[in-house]
Amino acid sequence: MPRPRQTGTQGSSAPRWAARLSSGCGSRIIPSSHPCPHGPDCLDKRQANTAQVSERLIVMLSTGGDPSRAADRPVVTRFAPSPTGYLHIGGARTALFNWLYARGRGGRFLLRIEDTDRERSTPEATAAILRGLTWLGLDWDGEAVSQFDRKDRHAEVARAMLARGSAYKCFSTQEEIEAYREAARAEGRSTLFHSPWREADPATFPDAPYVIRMKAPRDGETVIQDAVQGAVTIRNDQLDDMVCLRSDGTPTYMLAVVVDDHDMGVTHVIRGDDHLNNAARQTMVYRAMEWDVPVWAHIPLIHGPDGKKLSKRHGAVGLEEYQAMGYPAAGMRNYLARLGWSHGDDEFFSSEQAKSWFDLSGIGRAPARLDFKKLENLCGQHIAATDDAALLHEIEAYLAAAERPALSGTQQDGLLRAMYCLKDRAKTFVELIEKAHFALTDRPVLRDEAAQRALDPVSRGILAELTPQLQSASWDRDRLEAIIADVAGAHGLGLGKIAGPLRAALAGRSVSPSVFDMMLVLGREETIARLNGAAG
RNA sequence: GGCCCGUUCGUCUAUCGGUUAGGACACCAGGUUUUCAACCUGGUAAGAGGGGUUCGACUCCCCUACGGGCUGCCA
Repeated sequence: MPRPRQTGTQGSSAPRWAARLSSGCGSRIIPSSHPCPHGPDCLDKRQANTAQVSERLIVMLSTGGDPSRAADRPVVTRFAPSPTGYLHIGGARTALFNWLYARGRGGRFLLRIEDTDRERSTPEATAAILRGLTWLGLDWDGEAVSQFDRKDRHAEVARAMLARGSAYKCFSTQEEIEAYREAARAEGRSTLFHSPWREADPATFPDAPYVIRMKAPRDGETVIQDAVQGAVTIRNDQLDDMVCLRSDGTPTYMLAVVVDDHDMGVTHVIRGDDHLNNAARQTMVYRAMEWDVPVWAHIPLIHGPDGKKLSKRHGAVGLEEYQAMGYPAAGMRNYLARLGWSHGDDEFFSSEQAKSWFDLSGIGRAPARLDFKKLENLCGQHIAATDDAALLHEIEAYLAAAERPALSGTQQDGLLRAMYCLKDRAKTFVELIEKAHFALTDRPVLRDEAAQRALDPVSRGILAELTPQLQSASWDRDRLEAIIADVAGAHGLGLGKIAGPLRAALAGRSVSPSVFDMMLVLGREETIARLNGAAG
């Protein structure tokens, strides 16, 4: 049956359902763009920012219920974590994919906090998620939407479904349902709950709390056209009448997701494949409301190095831990993007490249394992490719995240001067700081055991010989190399024999940049002072 | 239990019926070398198993095994 429909570029007349649902603030667009006349509880109380954007969203809202339409509209993706803990590394990758897809197509990337579970949601977790995304460099459009704030709109849709006959009131208590499942299990039957209230006469309704359940079709099948998994068919008799509105009037995830994705104009739902089955039931809500079904893309989960589901025993699962371990955000983005997605043989790439290359068709179907070695390798390449000033900023953020002491002004200067010989040899900021020690420390240079050993009496003697020659030498690399080679040669030694003690004197440890680079960075005065300090 | 998804070198992956199955990380050997790192050269290493379809299958279909997910008034 043909339905009147607006295209993305025209007008103002809302479709039938929009008119029906326009009684509450929920029918407005979410992303905080409107001043809302509906009072303090309305989500849209936030300040308007880009009126232009909301215009566009309104237009998008006015398309009809044809599943194919979503793909034709300007891309809108979202990341919708539940704030029950830190930002999981797998969630971070999901966010990244959504971000990449939207940003690569001039679309919008939205953020929604799925906090309808009041027991488990915490503001701390929300803050941690926002921090994590910010660190990763995934900027979202508009303000983060609180799903809980939209509960009135969810309830409104549930009532609309009731009015349409696609949902019903169910008075079964949780005890009754549990007993039903218990019995079903015992008899080996399906535990899917079949509510006795599905076709009940309203005259028989008790005066008791009820939930609103979806009246899901029992025959036929629901096909999910998934951009990653292909066509996935699920028999409708495998699905039960899911609860949309709890007995306390709050929405369930299954309803809220659909309502919010629809209202936010989400065109592409890219999420973990643990939601693949859910997509079928969610499709039923879209159909019931005659809304556009978004393009689905269910991506495989990330597993630990042992191939098992990622959990705390694998070590770092929270994104912020990676920052504290000294991985640069650019390397993290590169690695995460490459995990489960590919663009031919490209391994090392910038976020700009990733944005232009990213496509749903490049996403793999098998779960991927975390490989820290590869992460490190990529991070090393990104550190080497980042300019010095940007690195300094990132390092300072790393120090704060790792709860390590901040850099003093002189340390910042020293680090910047030494950066050229540091950035090519560090895979993480931990390594970089370790190697930068010579430029960050003051005299007297504290020496570790290995350095102590390198400075035996003979070596100290040679260093003492070296000092006077350095006094008058022109301070460039070639000259320095020549002088040191001469001194070593005079003792019948190779450069290696003298570089050890020199390194110990200058850096106090055995891991550092080349001795010549250190001398160049430190300058004549400081170099000689450190040599004297080691000789004495 | 039922349903859904997956399975190419140790790891991430390329391949989209015809390739000596390619690349990257890791690993091994050699080179360079003042430590660490980087770098150069070379090497080991893969289509889970079994049936089909086809002139031809890693690629399409079925079965099995293994892994994962869903099966909540969690998300």
